[in-house]
Formats: sequence, structure tokens, C-alpha cells
Amino acid sequence: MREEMTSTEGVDKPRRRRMDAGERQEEIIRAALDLAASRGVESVTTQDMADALGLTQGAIFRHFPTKDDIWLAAIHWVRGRLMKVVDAAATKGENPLDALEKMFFAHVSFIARHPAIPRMVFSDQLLRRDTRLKLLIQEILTGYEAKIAGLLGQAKAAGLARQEVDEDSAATLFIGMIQGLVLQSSIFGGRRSLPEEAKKVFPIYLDGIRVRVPDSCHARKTEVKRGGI
Amino acid sequence: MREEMTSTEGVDKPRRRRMDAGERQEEIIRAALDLAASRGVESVTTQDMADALGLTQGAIFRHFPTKDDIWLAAIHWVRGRLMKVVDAAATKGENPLDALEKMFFAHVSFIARHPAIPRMVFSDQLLRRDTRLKLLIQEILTGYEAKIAGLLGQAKAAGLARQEVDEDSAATLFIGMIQGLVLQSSIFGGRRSLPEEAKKVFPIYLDGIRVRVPDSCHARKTEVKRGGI
DNA sequence: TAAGATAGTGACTGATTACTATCTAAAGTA
DNA sequence: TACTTTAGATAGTAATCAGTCACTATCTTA
Repeated sequence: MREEMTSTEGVDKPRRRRMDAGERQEEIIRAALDLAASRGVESVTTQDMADALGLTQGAIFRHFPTKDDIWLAAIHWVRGRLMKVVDAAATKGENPLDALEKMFFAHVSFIARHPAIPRMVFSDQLLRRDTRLKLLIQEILTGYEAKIAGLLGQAKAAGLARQEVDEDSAATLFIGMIQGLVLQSSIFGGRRSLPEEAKKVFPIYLDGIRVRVPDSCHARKTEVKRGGI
Repeated sequence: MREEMTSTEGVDKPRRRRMDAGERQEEIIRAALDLAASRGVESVTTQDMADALGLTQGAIFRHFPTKDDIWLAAIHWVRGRLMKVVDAAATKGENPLDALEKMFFAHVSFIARHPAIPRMVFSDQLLRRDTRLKLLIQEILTGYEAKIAGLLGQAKAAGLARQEVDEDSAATLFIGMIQGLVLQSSIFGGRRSLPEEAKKVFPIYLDGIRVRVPDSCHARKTEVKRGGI
């Protein structure tokens, strides 16, 4: 027996405007991402989305032919934003290795702000159901990896990264590191914050990549905040 | 219109034996894991399990009160096997760092043989639905991390790993690396094999951890197959 | 202001699925 | 062989959910 919440729900009931289809589509994507962020992708129903927007469930299907089309559009939307953030961070780097670091933390903080993203990538039920989603994510990952490998190549050319490092593998590890951190922070919930763990873990990766001169030989080349924790 | 497959199905219909409850439970767990490996956890229904065993769907619930109890039992079963494999690998290491490497590859090949495992860990719908599952996985991860951190501590004491490396972070990265690799191999399917990627990526991690002497100073301390790819 | 376009409604459908009664028959045991 | 136990069969139920469809209300435009 659920009350209809006569007055609480209709804070601005008269505002129930007809919306331009384009705007509504964006709203639906937004709602889907918000819901997925807090409850996981798979548990979000079209009814939930409709409720969040004050629509009926059927109305959702005027704007998207299929529920998976909503997720597809959502991933497209997210890709645009992520790439913008990451590219902006990379150009701020003083050198290729620094750019890589800035990219890493920009990516991590973006994901921390938009928890729906990893939930979509991790949901193999979603990816298995709709090939388009899988292909899109493959495409995103591949492009991203190429970008990282490019920076690593530059770092090697500049004498910052060791020659023996395989760019592609290092790029794979770069992304894998992020995915692993995300997964763990999602499993441990509040007990492990993504940005904090990222801060502790990245230096180890960096030390695996870069040219480094040990104490036993001569003075350190670049003193990169050490023993911070 | 699905045919009843009159004769094909009943290859050994008279053999329809009543089974000991204990055995049947194990069979169900096995079937659940097999199905999850090939089709993803969430899409496995109790009907699927029953079909795989030649039972009716209702019969499943004589052995487990709830579907999630099946997953719980499955994770328990998997934990036992994984820990055995990993511990055995670790004791074969000549030194702590070598043990770490052997653990890594043992873990990776175990997962490659049992693809259901990452699917369960990654399924946040599953973990969100049943707290017991989440807690169990947290417990497994925590224990595993402690084991790795311990080995890293020994490696430091033995002068094999750098003193500045934070054991806990390095352990987090160790596990994160595996999770990231698994995820990518699941997204890229056949195009990227887990063990192959693992082989390429681990050396980078190792170089982030261990004491290393550059060419410019004196001869390499330990030549660990370099430039293999 | 009349007409056409379309965002949104409301009620429905069909498929799926975890779980549950009630009955049947196969095993162990006296 | 009679009796008890219990694995499994049969046949449900209630809930959930994506997608449909005929209709209504609102907006735009001629």
C-alpha cells in the first residue's frame, strides 16, 4: 500500500512541461548514469529512470528504442567528457612522463566523480548482451592505450624512460592499474578511497618505467616526493 | 516451439539415480561455476543449473535455500583451491621476490582455467545483493594482500626490494594488476590472452619493486630475462 | 486561431525467474 | 517385506520488467 505522496511529490507539479526530445534524451542519459552510480547498472530499470524524471515508464521508449540504447548513448557521452579531461591534463605535463602522471590522476578523479563509468565497463552482463557496447568500450580502451604508448615512446626518446620498457605492455599496465584500483575501492566501499590508493600506487609504476639511479652509485637525478606516506 | 528431444535427452534415462545430498550439492556448485564461466554469472538461472544436471528446477532448492547460497558455496570452494595453488607456487620460490613472481603466474593461470572467478568478483550486482558474498570476497582479498605484503617485507629485509616501497601499496598494485589484466582480457576476448599479457606486464612491476643497478654504474646484479618480447 | 506534429499517459502483454507447495518413488533399515 | 526417509517430479505463484499501443495534451506554425 503505497501512498501517492500527494503534495511532497508535486513540489512543482504545474511545471510538468513537455520537453524537447533532444533535451529529454540528455536528461534520460543523466538519470541513467546517476542511478547506475548509486545502485549498479543492472538494477536500474526503465521505471526507475522514469520515476527520476517524473515521467511514465512508457515515455522512455519514445526517446530510445531500447534500454541498451540508453547505455550506449551514456557511454558515448562519458567518452567525450573523459577524453576532454584526460587530454587537458596531459598537455599540462612538463614532459611526457609528467604528462602520464597527470593523465593518471585526472582519470582517477574523473572516475571518482562518476562512479557509473566503471560499473558499466565491469558489467559483463551488459557487454555480453549488446555487442555495440562491447565494441565501443574496446575502441575507447584501444585509443586510450595508443595515447599512453605514444607518451611512453616520447619519454623513452627523451631519456626519461628505460629503453627496455615495452610501450604497449606498460600502457596495458597503466590502464589495468586504474581498473584494479577501481574494483578494489568498489569492493571495499568506503574503507578505501580511490584517489588515496592511486596516490600510493602510482609511484611504484613510475619506478618500473623510468630511468633511475640508485644511492649506491651517485646522487638521485630527480627527487620525486619520496616517503610521503 | 521447442521439441522435447524425446530420445536425445534421455541417453541414460533409466540411470536417473537418487543422489546423496552432499554429492548433489557439489555437482550443483560445479554446474553453476561452469555455466558462469561461459555465460557470465548473472545470466545463469536455477533452471540452467537443473538442465545441466538433468534435474527439475525445483530440485535445486532442496539442496540450497537460496540461489545466492549457491554462489556463496561456490566462492568458498574456489577460495580453497586458489589458496592451495598459490601457496604451493610461493614455496617453490628461491627467494621472496621469486616467490612473488611464481604466485603471480600461478594465480593468473588458475584464473585462466577458471574464468568464473573474476566474473563473480566483478559482478557488483551479485555483491550488492548479498552482503555475505561481499564480506567473503573482502576477507579473501585482505588475506591475500597480507600474504603479498609479508613477502615484500621479507624481500626488503633480504635486500632484494627497495626500502622506500610501501608494502601495502605494492600489494594493492599486485592484485590490481591481476584484476586489470583479467578485465581487459574479458573485454577483448580472444584477442588478448591473459597469461600472455601477464608475462609482458609483470617485469614492469618487478622493476618498480626491486633494487636495480643501472648500466651506467656497474654490471647488472641479476639478469632476469630481459627484452624477451 | 485552426491544424498538424509530437511528448507523454495509462493500461496492457508476454516473457522470465526465484521460490513453494504437494505428491511420487527410490533408497536404507527393521 | 513393511516402514521410514528424502531426492526428485509436477505444477504452480507472485513479482519484475522491457517493450507496445491507442489515446491525450501540449506545443509550434501557417
